[in-house]
Amino acid sequence: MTGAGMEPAKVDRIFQALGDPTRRAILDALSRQPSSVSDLARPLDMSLAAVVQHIQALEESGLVRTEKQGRVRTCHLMPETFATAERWLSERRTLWERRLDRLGALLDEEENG
Amino acid sequence: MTGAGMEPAKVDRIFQALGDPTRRAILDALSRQPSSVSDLARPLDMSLAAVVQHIQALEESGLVRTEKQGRVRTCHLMPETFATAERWLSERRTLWERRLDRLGALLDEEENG
DNA sequence: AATATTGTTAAGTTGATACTTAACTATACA
DNA sequence: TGTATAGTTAAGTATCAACTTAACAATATT
Repeated sequence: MTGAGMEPAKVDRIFQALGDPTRRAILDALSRQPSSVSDLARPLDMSLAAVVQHIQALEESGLVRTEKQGRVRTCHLMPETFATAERWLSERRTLWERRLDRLGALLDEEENG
Repeated sequence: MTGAGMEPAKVDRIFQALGDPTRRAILDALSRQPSSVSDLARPLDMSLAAVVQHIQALEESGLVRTEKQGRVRTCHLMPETFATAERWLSERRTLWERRLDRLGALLDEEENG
């Protein structure tokens, strides 16, 4: 049995955050190592302010957490939030797949039984 | 080894499609049973035309496939596309988690070794 | 102390996207 | 044959999201 599922508002913000390609690029970079805001901004073709805004969205979604020490803010992934999104997807996928299996079994019975 | 990953353009459309709450509601309904366009529209507080447009986005992303027979178009989930999104997430999550593990091991060595 | 670096915030612009209505096509049904 | 049902398409609107610039704050460097 898979759990009852997370509050929809949380899932909403997670998937909304994942919907933007720049934010996914940031997540991709962060999967390799924690990084500062300007590290993350360097390869991206946009202002630092824009990147800051993306990081805020990612943090509000829970996909990223940040700490500031001195003048540099360091960002890192939050794997549990990734897992929440994965679960949303896999719950629906497997629900569907199990349905297909049952249907297949039913057809077999009809054929053989 | 996990594969090299799918063409980014495809992943883009998948996650963009997943970013909308109405579309996720449609996917949720479809995880339980295949449905016609008007079946899907009934619980949603918007015009049929709007729902049609959402379904088009879902179909272009590959999350849903549809066939029309007679005047009714039936929609169903495409589990492989769900799996593609799940893989994108889990690849990054596990990359990060393995990194954490290595770091933990390193600290242990330092402590004990 | 002066300067450079790092990040934050506010305000405005622009383009994308989620809707609407309306006109239409195609199929099923009485 | 006429009417209801199911869906499609086009065109317009309005909201939202992603950016910009600019002014600022805080910390580090020389």
